[in-house]
Amino acid sequence: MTDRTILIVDDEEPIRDMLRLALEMADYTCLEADNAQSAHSLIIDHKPDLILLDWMLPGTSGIELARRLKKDELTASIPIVMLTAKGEEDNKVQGLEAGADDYITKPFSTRELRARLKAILRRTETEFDTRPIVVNELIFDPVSHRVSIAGKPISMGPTEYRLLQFFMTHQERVYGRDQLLDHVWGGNVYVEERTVDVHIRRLRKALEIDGYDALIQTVRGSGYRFSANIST
Amino acid sequence: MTDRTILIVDDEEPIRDMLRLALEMADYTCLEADNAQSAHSLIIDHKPDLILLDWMLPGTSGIELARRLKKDELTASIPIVMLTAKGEEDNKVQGLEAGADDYITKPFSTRELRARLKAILRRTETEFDTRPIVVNELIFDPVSHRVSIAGKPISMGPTEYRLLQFFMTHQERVYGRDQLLDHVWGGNVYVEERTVDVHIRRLRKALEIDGYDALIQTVRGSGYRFSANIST
DNA sequence: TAAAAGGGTCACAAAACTGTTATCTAATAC
DNA sequence: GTATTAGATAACAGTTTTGTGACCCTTTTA
Repeated sequence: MTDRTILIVDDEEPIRDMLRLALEMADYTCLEADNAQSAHSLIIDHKPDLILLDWMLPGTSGIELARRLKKDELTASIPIVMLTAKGEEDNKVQGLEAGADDYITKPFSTRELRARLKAILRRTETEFDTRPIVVNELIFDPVSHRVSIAGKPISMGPTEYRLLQFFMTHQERVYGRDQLLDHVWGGNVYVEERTVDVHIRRLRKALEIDGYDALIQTVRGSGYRFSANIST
Repeated sequence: MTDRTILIVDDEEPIRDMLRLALEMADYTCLEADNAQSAHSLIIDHKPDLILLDWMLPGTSGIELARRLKKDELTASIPIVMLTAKGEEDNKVQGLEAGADDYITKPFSTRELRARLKAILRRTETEFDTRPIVVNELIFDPVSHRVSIAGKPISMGPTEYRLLQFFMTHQERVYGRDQLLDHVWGGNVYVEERTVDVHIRRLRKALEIDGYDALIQTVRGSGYRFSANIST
């Protein structure tokens, strides 16, 4: 799942609803704010992957918010897409100057919206999801979507792949079954906790070569942990 | 000639006609747009080899369009030649900053135009579209537009050819069906995602000799990958 | 203008993946 | 040492995803 979070900032509820609908159809997670204030808190709290920002906002204008976000190191890297009404051509320039990464003119098709967002997210994702993670001879490469041990490709199911990805990006830390379900399966899915055991088992089986299954450790009573420190 | 496609973006029809005439004489295929909007769609759809862009456009300015194109990975590599009127020297700088590869000052002779375009196309094509790509015994040769395995010519349809070209120029990387549609079919085409499967199938069938179909790998849940690294 | 080639969809088949449950095993408590 | 509890495993039945052949319509070629 893409599992990207997008913050929609617009003061008109119908528009927010429309956007949310279009985005959720495309498997994005949405946050909403109807003013710059709450937008800002949401951004700090949730660190969305992208902000869809209406130019016209009551109170602090969208441009103002954009400028502030781009100044703050913590938020500067979040791409901002401005929504402008047709005919407000001047605003585009101001918007881009304020640090917006792109703009979309209303009205727009959801197809265009999605294409635009995808392009931007792809562009900004570099270095983030893109670099292979290496533990000794075990290589997890998100780009080719491949896991290998000592150069030999390992095959596993999608869930095991995501599970391993989560573990490798969160090493040396115990996670309960419930947490794993949240992170790997995605929130609000009704799945039996024992199911995690089974996927852990499948993942271990896939990593069995050269004993790499030992990286997935059981912490009795608490959950599982990925650790390069193999306690014999 | 090599059948290059050039997109002419200018709001004045007489100028477009003039350009088209000059270019068609030189065996280029031409597309035309009189505004940035339709230019953008044409670019997405047809992926021209070069864009002749007038600086002065109603609505989104040429520079704006250039900037957007250079930002998007899909279009960033298409060279842009800006058309500027004499005396607008300042614009040249802006144009080049926005990502234009060259500019031509009106008025210009068709001779100059052609020379300029040829130079740019040659520059951008070298080592890019021209050299054969080799994977073991599989040879993809763009110049002769031919694919062969162990010396034996392979025949396939145009779509399969483009698909293979894309894969061979982007090895070791997963692409979703949607991305393949974007890159190989060209954006804004309304085609069923599953259609990709069928063409993958046809491509594999064409590569079946000596097991080269194994290079096209299925990544369940994600898409397809071209990889010389075959997991047995 | 007819024939051939190519391209997109669909429907059905084949595979792969998932979640659950029942059973077995190992650690911990008493 | 035995009871108890948590985790490991295997089998299985339902789903989802992909593979494939056939069909029909459009474009190109002869």
